Amino acid sequence: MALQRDEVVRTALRLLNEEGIEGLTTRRLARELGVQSPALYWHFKSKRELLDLMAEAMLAEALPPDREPDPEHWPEWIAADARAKRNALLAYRDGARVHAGTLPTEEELPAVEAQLNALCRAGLRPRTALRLLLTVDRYIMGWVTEEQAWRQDAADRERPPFPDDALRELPLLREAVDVLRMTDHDADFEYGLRVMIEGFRAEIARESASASSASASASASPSAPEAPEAPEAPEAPEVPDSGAPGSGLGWRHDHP
Amino acid sequence: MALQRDEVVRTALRLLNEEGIEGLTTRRLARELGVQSPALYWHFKSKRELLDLMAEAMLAEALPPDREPDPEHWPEWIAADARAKRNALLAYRDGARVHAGTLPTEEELPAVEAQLNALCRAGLRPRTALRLLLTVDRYIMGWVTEEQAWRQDAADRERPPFPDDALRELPLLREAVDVLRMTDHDADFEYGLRVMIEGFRAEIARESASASSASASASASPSAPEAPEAPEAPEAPEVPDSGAPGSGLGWRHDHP
DNA sequence: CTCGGGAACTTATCGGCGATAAGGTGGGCC
DNA sequence: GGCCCACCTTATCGCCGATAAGTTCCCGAG
Repeated sequence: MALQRDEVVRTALRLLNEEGIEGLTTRRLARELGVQSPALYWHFKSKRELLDLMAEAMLAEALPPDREPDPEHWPEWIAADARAKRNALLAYRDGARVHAGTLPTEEELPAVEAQLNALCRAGLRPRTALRLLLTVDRYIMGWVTEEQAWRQDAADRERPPFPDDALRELPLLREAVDVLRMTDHDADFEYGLRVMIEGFRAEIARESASASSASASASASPSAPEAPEAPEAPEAPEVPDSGAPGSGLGWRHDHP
Repeated sequence: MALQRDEVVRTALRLLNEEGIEGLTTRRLARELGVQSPALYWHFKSKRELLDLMAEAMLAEALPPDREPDPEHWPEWIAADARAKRNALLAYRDGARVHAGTLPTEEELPAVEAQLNALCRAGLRPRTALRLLLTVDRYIMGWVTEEQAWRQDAADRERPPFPDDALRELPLLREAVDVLRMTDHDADFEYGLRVMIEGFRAEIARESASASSASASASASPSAPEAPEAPEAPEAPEVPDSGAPGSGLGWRHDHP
């Protein structure tokens, strides 16, 4: 029996865990499969394609596609999905870096649609709902990326970072030293997640309120765009920039 | 005059913008400096050290160290700092990837202490305050990482992702298509930031309330740990896991 | 039963990478 | 005048992702 794409991906994931992303080379992977390295290019057009499939497989293990989010309990499933995704990324060394920059596949889109549906029933517009999902997703990615980098060089770090005498003049940091040194990733992640969901709650309250006041025109049926061209809604108060701090550097992006 | 570390870093940052992180090699950088590549190893012990200094320089440009956050207007400076950091990362191609996994230097710690101080005056405990700062930081990192990856392969992408016919059966996603396709990074980032700060507001309200009710014992002086061994405070309600969705996969982390 | 074709792999090789070793060179200071 | 050392060069190592071209072997059409 010849090699199967699937077997290659599974072996690659195992190798990722044993060697880290630096040690995951085509030669090493080929050796693991009892094969010469160019053989891999029969199955994948590039290493990038292999990494994409690895990322997909990582998440598929953790997020079964057949769940139906309940509009009544959106904080629960948002939190549960967030934890599941974090765990999926944590389950493999450098998992976040492998997943970073990956696009959702078309098979994952229906699950997103279902989540949007639940959030819209909870009172949000689709745009807003998707933005919230993106927000928590970015938080997870940023979190786990840093967490894994930390764990990684915590392994080969002789002295702990932020030694006590560096904090001598910094009493508040000293008091929060276990957060600074990240001694409990789980709890710290959970805290940010909870606060975030708290913000979602306020947002849903605001938006469903303004929606119900505006919905004198038409009832329900949130999936059908009713006035697609209208300047849709109250975009809510922005947090103003405190003109203060030092550089007033503006909105410029130096590269396109 | 011989080469200066500082000149190398500046040249490396320019080269980063022109070629991207893949094109930032020691040989290419050396050529740019009119020098042979091993010469760089006189100034830096490894490429990693150079990247660390680049990350530090990137942020130093954007966040002047001498700002004094105002406890009364914490949402403003949190938002302003978040925007400034995002802009700093966006100002260089792959800026987020260069910065990822970097530790704060000791020179940056006093600025964090000042922020903690302001947040504590606003009613938070140091641990909580630092956790909030970490939360928004992780959001920024995750956001800009994805944003730059997106911009990057948007450049060499022939067909746009998520073509219309992939969304035919997904009306809510179709309605939110410009968020899905990330046509306005600024606005979408700003939205998540605002919602996050909304959550911070709720958290501060809760914690300062419970603190004032508990402060019958001792007054003010929040920087002095008063009962450092006591089970410090009401950790606030967790968002429970909706036992529902598919896999009950727990807390395991497969790698140490 | 043969034989053509293609899937699946090998061998050989390319250009480039980060890094190290060892040797040169020139300017400042005793 | 001579030495030292900051700073750079040349040579080389072992590895990387990727491509080109050739080999093997099975399977189905005739």
